[in-house]
Amino acid sequence: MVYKDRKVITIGTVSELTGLSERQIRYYEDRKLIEPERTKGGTRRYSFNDIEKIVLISKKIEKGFSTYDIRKEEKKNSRDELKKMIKGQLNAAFNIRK
Amino acid sequence: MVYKDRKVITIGTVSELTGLSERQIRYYEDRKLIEPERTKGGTRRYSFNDIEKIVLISKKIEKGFSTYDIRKEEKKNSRDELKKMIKGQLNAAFNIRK
DNA sequence: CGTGTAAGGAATTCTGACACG
DNA sequence: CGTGTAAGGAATTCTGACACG
Repeated sequence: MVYKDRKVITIGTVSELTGLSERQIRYYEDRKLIEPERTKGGTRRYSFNDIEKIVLISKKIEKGFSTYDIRKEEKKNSRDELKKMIKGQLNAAFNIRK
Repeated sequence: MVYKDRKVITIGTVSELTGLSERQIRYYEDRKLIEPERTKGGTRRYSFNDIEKIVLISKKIEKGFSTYDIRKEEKKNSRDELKKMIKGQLNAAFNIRK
């Protein structure tokens, strides 16, 4: 776990860094595209990684993609990553050369 | 400029991450040991680097050093770094081999 | 659908001061 | 000297809703 993944940034700072409104940022969470952590009090905390994701999301929306499409694509990417990982581990386990 | 140096973390999070009180953290600033940025509204924002510094400072205080000593030592280190840099640049400029 | 906004409240942070030692 | 704390106020964030299109 590196700095990039630590959830420590408040929404105001994220808004400032990305140029997006807090409304937009909260909406992406509503659509399950990002998952900030919360303090005891309920304040959202984002990581630098989240911020990069947010920027990508907003660019895709500008290009006409729906949040639903973006979510779908993200899920697909996760599945593909998983497949690749499993494949890699199998190869390692059986010492297969390509 | 990397993530480590971006001033984006509020004092509450710094307190949580370091285990120190907000009072202690603000005091170190008072003694010129750290320099957070401020939002328009005046809220302090720290970097991960600041956090590491803060931890080091608190450890030195625990060992009996005064904030004044710590400040002095820090200044000395900066001067030494500068010297080393200048020396390095001179060597580079004149192509001196050691 | 994605975003703006006004509303009311709660959490967070700020400063200056008093206290102890 | 370094830190705790209560005080009052200001900045920040939260949620749910209405609006537009």
